[in-house]
Amino acid sequence: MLRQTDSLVRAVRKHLDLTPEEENFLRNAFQIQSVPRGEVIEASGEPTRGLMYVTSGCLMTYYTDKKGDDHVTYFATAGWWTGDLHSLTADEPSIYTTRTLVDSELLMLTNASLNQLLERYPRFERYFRIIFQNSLVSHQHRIIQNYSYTAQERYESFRERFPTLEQYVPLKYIASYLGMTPEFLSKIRRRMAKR
Amino acid sequence: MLRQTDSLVRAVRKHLDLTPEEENFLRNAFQIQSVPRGEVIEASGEPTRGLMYVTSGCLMTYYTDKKGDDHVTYFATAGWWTGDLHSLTADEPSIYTTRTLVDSELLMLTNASLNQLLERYPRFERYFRIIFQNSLVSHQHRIIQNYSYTAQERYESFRERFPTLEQYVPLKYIASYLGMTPEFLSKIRRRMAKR
DNA sequence: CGCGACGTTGATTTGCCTCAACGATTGTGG
DNA sequence: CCACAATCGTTGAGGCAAATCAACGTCGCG
Repeated sequence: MLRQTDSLVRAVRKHLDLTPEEENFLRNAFQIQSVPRGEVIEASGEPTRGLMYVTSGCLMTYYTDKKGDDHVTYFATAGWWTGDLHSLTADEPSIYTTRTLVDSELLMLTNASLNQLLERYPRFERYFRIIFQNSLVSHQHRIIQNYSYTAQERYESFRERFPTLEQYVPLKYIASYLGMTPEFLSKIRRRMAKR
Repeated sequence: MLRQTDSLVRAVRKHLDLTPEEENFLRNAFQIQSVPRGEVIEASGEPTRGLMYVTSGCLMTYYTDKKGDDHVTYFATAGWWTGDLHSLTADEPSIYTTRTLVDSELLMLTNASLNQLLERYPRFERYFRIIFQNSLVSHQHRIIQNYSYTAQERYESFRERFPTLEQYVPLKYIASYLGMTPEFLSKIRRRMAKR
């Protein structure tokens, strides 16, 4: 029988051997959520519920600044984690909003469940250490890109890295993720199409 | 007797209780290095040796792009970790260079030692999980700042966050870290001094 | 002393933003 | 099933923040 948590268990197994007991506890630590397209999963201003593992669909999280402008910080497709680590760590209201871009399914790991999981089976520390380490690498990569790439180079790099995303993510969100206006992205696209 | 590794042990103890055996192993996992001002510790193009924990002084790591321009990505003062996680993880040559800004002392944890430490005492996974998690939060913070702040706001935020750094780090490196030219930072400073 | 690194200043340029208008597509209610 | 509104991508004109280029004063140091 196929279960929602299969994808997650496979992902964890890449870094960790699991005993049947550990696997079972892991599977039950999550709440399964089906969210239709366009819905808000977590709103800024409220405390985060926990970490989210996407099993299907696509999520987007964005930050709203003082002027009220939104800035997309992250897309999460199947197999990716997302969530507001700051809110989770500091126990403060979240500054991000997370929404679905298409119908999606995800596994919600609440803060309480996460702590319980780590306390009961400390071996999972290793899994999250690796996840965070990898995420850190890509965040560093993104920062140096923002410094040394032009807007066009950032767009080209995005297309290489996420070739499928452009098909169903509105361009204005991609522009926001890349730190430019939709208008300017449009002009880049025209320029690129002309050859 | 005071030892170089004391600062590190205290830092680890904030998140983890250590048995005498664990503490002893930890202390011996590092190589102690004293590096005079201006010296390169790790050069880009070479494989990373490992993670570095700064016990005194100040380190700077920067990335050299295709055009040959340097971009400072990180300053590390006493109590901070630094190193090229990408190179460490993927076992590829480093793309960063790390140098001392003043006479410094640091603890070098080679990749081999790190793996040995984690294998022998898996409880240290937790420590690095927390370190990486915190680092991830500040990287995310930095990315949204780059999106929504003007150059002046970034400089003001930098001064709040690292009030002491400006005293001994040349302004051109701070400008680079903030993603602007030294000339423009100079103009910002003049503007700010005029009130 | 003289050289090199650093911070500053001014003139000019430019990459990207802002604002406004306009088709094309999507979705929705009558 | 059509009319209409809303959303989205595009285009153009004009503007601004920050980069570029060049010159100059200052300081530490061999």
